[in-house]
Amino acid sequence: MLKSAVTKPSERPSRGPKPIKIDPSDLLDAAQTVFARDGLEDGSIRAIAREAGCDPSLLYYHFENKEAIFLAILERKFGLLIPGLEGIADEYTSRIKILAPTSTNRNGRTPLQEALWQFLMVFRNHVKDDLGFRHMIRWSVASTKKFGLEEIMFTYLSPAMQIISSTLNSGIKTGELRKDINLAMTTFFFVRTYIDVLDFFPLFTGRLIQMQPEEAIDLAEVQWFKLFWAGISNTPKNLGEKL
Amino acid sequence: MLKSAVTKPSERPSRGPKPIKIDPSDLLDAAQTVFARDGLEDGSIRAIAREAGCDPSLLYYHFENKEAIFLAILERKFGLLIPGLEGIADEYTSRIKILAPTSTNRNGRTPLQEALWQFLMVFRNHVKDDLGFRHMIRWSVASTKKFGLEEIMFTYLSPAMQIISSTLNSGIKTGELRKDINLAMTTFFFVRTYIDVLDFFPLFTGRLIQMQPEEAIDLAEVQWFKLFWAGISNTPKNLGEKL
DNA sequence: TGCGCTTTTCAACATGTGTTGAATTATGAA
DNA sequence: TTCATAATTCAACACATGTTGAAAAGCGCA
Repeated sequence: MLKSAVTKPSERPSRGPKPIKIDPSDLLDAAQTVFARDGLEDGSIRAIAREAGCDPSLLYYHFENKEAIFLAILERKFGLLIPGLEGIADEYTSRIKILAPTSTNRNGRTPLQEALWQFLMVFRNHVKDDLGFRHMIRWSVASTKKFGLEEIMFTYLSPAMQIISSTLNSGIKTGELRKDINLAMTTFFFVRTYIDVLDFFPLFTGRLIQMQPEEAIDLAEVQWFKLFWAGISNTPKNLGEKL
Repeated sequence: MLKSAVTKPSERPSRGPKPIKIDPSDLLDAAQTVFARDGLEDGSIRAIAREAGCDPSLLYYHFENKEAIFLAILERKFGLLIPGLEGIADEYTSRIKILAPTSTNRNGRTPLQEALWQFLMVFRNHVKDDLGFRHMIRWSVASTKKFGLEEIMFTYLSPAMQIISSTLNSGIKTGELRKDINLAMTTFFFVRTYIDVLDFFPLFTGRLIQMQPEEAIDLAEVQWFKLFWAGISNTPKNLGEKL
């Protein structure tokens, strides 16, 4: 049997690399797009390859397996988070050296309020338009196949929470915040609740919440920050001890 | 070719129903167990059948397809939620007719505080030990295949949120709560944040949060309620208008 | 006992998946 | 030009999945 007995001479079946070399980060882009759209387990290697315009096998040339691709995306994304938070924390530290804790800026916020708000904005910019990234996290938490998530979480989220947490702590020292809040938990509430809004509100808007998703999320942002601030700040009125 | 030329006469290949009739709700139990363990998409029909001790086809006799099984579980679970919440709301209503809003019970809570705490406890009992149920929701939210979740959410969660929401509203009327909170959103924050704790804390405990999961969750429950209450109650100290 | 209906199982189909080994082409240095 | 090596593709494997049509077994009633 002749292998070359082709019936369609017009095709030029090309095997081997395309003229333009594909950068591994392009593959990650494609993977992120696909995972965003189809989820972590439905997002197939073949779909990623289609998105990147290459053969599935190429992904195995650049990455060990599917899990490695997922982790590479997480690392790339989380890596951008820390510097943003650090900048805000540094600015806060230098501010309270020269300003009274009760002084307000042109938005009417104290240095601490401003820092917390900025923290929220960092998360906002980080995850708001990246439904895919949030879905990846959510999938990973729900899935029994954790895809190495816990390690990544610890590596990247630990310093992130540390930064926010120590900012809260200096707020306690200046007397702005209540002494009885648990730093780690409060940090968790702060960030998670906001992120949760982004995914759940679209399920509710128009019906349970009679607004458009966009305006609902914008309003939720403010509502949440107000509630959170009122919740942690050192108000004279206090709850019963026996709560 | 003889079909009956079996080599193992000791087996008695039985086709047809087993002596004991299988109740469809047993199948739902099995499905819930499997979905809990393996997730919504990895939890296969075959695995459910194995768990129930029957053939996969039997599931198609009692349910239209996999999605129908998922929805049936949700309905069964959500159906138990509303009565619990209603009972609390009714008790609150009758209490404030005879008691001052500021009166406290033996736990040091006002009627409104008590009602909100009870709401949280209903959710606690509802979802705390049902990792599987929470995972099902989380999967469903993250998945592109929503499995009819939005309809179910609206049908069952809408009245649930309505109950909590109107309790908050009467708190506003008595002057206990701030007038500027958005009822739907505040309700959402209240419930979701707590549920989120249950799933995320186990990822963090022992490392980011240096506690055992159980005690961390117990503490988070109290911390969250305190923060939430302080956040919504009508304290004299107020945030800047421009926030 | 015999019959009809309900419940359960069997066997298979079509499809999609992650992954791999070998074949192929491009690239860049000698 | 030659040739080793890097980058890419092809074809296939082994397996799991949701679903279905038909066959089998049990059950209740005459």
